[in-house]
Amino acid sequence: MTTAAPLPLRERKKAETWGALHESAASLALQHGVDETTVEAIAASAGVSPRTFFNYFHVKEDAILGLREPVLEPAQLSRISVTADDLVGQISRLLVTVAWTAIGGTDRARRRQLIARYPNLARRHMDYMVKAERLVSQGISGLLAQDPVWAAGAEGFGPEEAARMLVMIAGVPIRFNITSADFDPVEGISAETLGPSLTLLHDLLRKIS
Amino acid sequence: MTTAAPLPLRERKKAETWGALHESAASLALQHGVDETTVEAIAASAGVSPRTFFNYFHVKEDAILGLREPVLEPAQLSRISVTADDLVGQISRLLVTVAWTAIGGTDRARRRQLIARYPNLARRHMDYMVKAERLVSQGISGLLAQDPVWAAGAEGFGPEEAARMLVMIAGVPIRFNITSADFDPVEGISAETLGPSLTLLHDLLRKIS
DNA sequence: ATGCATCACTGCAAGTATGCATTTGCGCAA
DNA sequence: TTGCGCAAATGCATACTTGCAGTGATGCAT
Repeated sequence: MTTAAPLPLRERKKAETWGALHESAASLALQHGVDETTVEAIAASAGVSPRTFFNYFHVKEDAILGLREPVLEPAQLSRISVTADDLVGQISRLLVTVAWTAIGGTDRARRRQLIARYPNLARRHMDYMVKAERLVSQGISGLLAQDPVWAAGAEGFGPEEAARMLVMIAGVPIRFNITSADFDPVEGISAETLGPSLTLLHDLLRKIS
Repeated sequence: MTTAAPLPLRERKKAETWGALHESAASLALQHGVDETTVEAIAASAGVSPRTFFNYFHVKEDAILGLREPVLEPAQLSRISVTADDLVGQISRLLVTVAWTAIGGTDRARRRQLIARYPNLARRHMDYMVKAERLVSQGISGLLAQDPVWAAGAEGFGPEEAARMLVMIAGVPIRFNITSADFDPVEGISAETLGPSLTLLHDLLRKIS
């Protein structure tokens, strides 16, 4: 949370603009409502042109919540062991961290208020899950290809296919949590909340196979 | 395929307008390209106002492909047996039929050309899968609640939760197919193409559990 | 310090999409 | 057949979103 390295001026101004837009968007949305807050007003409040707004955020809702594009760090990927027996659990946890790097804003209380008042804002989480799954699929695919057990693959399926489906399976408990009525979009998904879903997944898999 | 009952004039005109819009959209998109075909042009060609276009289609792409909103018929749901041992397979097939009722247009060859030339059009299939999953989840939830074995549920999870996760699991092979490089968006998913994915799913589940 | 390449920002234009109020035309019953 | 209720269609206003071209500030090498 401390300003670690003195970023180059260009980077710093970019971060400032991002922050100003997010701050303006969240603040205005809380004061006047989401639908009443126009991109034009947000941009004006942040001191940039409306066109610039869309250079920072795809959609208005992302600015209000302070969402960034998911990114998969190589370091995160390297912590995966494809030979461990809880591979699905590992991938689930990785998916969570990737999808939740998306959250950039700092003011949790305000985000909570906003989502409580405008539940539609939370819908964007599913989009980020889709993006996270795509990123992680590619990463896991590379890992499996390097592993002798997985590289061979089964009948007609290679590591790419196995990775894609593994990640989809691992995504199920997360999607399950996201769509739960009592899902907390602000806190996201922790080991605590993911655990029961993974258990249910395994219970069902045993029951149906 | 025969014009069964002489629909009331109102219904018939509605169907005609739908057809005219779809026909215009597909035809114009094929001639001049998707991006070059504006909603205004489609509406003009169909003889309605641009505003009316959006009373029939959420997005331009749906009009071009002739996509309708997914619907779950009670009859389809009643064919599900929650006690059979291939419940996941049953749900997968149901999901396919629900998501693919979305396809309404008739000219398969033209749709094939369009999707081949503009692959982005096929992206909408995932959206329809999400809607189909939501519909089917509700339906399966009702079925499970009536079944003594499922109604009890596991630790802390009721039939609603079980249904939601079962449907997500059943959706995995379909999502897998949709995201495959050689997926054919026009033919959709048949028993032939779904089978191998279900097999891979079961193989992986065995390997990881 | 100078010059150059890059990147952020901007204005403009076009197109997509939605809400609201109004009009038009079908369906139905007196 | 006349009139009423309702659904479809429309016009209008507004907002979201993207592409493109141009401008200016930043970063960097000389």
